[in-house]
Amino acid sequence: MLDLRFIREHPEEVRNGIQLRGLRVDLDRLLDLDRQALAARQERDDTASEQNRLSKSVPSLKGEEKAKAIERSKDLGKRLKPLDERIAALEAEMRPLHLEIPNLPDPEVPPGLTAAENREVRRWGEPRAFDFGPKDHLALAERLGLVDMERAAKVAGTRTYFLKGDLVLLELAVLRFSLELVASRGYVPHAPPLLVKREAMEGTGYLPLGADQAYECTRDDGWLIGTSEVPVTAVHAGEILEEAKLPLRYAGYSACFRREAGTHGKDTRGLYRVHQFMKVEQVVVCRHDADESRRFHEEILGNAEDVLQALGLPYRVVALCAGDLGRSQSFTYDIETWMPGRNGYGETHSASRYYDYQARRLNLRYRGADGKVRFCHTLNNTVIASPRILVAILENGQQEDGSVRIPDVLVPFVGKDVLLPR
RNA sequence: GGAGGGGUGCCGGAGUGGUCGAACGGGCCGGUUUUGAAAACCGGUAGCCCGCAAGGGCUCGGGGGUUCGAAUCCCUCCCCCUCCGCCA
Repeated sequence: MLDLRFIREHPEEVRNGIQLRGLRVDLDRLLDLDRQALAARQERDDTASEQNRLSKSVPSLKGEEKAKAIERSKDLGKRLKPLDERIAALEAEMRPLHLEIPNLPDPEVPPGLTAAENREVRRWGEPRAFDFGPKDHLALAERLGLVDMERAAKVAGTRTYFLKGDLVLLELAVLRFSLELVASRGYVPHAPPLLVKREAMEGTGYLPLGADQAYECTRDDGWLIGTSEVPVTAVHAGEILEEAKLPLRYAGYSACFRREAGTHGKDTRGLYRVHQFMKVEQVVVCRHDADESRRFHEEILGNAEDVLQALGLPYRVVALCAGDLGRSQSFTYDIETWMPGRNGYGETHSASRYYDYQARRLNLRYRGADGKVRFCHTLNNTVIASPRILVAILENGQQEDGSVRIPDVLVPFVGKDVLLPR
């Protein structure tokens, strides 16, 4: 979230950010409530101050004077209660509004409201020219006996899948390869809890807005994570870290769950858009320094690009325009990987910087060398997400006979270099 | 799931109704001393909110209550530890 004080003092800047994103948020209501809360708190503090002063004098007083002081203090105490209630009510009304205020888009964010206005930053690799009619990943995988979609639907409903046989090994391989790559660069692997508390979801910005995209376990007050960014960024929530320990480079490895509400009829075929998937994620927690944030943003973007290059998959990097940006993010690069079955690029990675937006929600801070406590900056990016990456591997690696060549770097993990019909 | 014990500052650990935001020890920072270091000694060392400041308010796991006054009493929730049962 944004600093309430900042919102109070720079309302037009905040309003402008909301407008760039094409959002509607009741900023004025928040500002009005804030004014009321501020006044109420002032009155409360003054009253409490007076009461504290009296209470402290009680032990040193006697007889008549003592009785009077206690009387007067009692009166003040009675005035305190309604004030506290009023403040609590105001804060309760403010909280959701405050949490809904989106992050300020970074100045380098391209203007625009829809994905069509995202800016392509660069391309790597040449989409393969087929001298036969390429199949999509589902056709390939079914023919190779590597998936069972119908029975997954029977057992688990829509947007689910069974991976089978060598495809399971291939998934493990690509996850393992990716995790090792970032681990070798100092990202400490974390296998996190998948079911987390509301605070972790709220702290990373996936609640309250976004509740319809996450699976809630109401009986146990828990939420299934849609990304390990949630638990891994929240690891140090509420802590004051030592500056010398920063930056933290963490890698999350987990299953991820998404309801995909509102996407009916979109990407319904195959393994592209599913309710459950595996992901290796990179998370960086660094100092409160915009330049540092930008540097780490390039670093985590580069790590993902290195993974795709090692896999030999063509991709492009796009900078999301203001309207396509998530509410919590200040700047996001997506990486889209070439998928012959779509005859186009499909999103496989998303690298974002938040500045202190998440850190504020998580109360994630550090003590600087000067002794001052500041909010950290946070960033994250996909390293690899499966099965979506399998879509690209299968489709790009296919051969005319329906077999699939496995990227060289994965061969040691799979134990073979080509997936053949059984 | 049953029985018991416990959650205090960076750490250890006092504190069971009154000037306690918190003794004492350790750590850390600064200073004195020293050729330098160690030791010793002196001082400092939580966060949040309002305020230009002075200052005020809030916080001793979270929330609520009793009281003129709560770290201290009561209720409730959470977490940790030990033992028993069950299970991977």
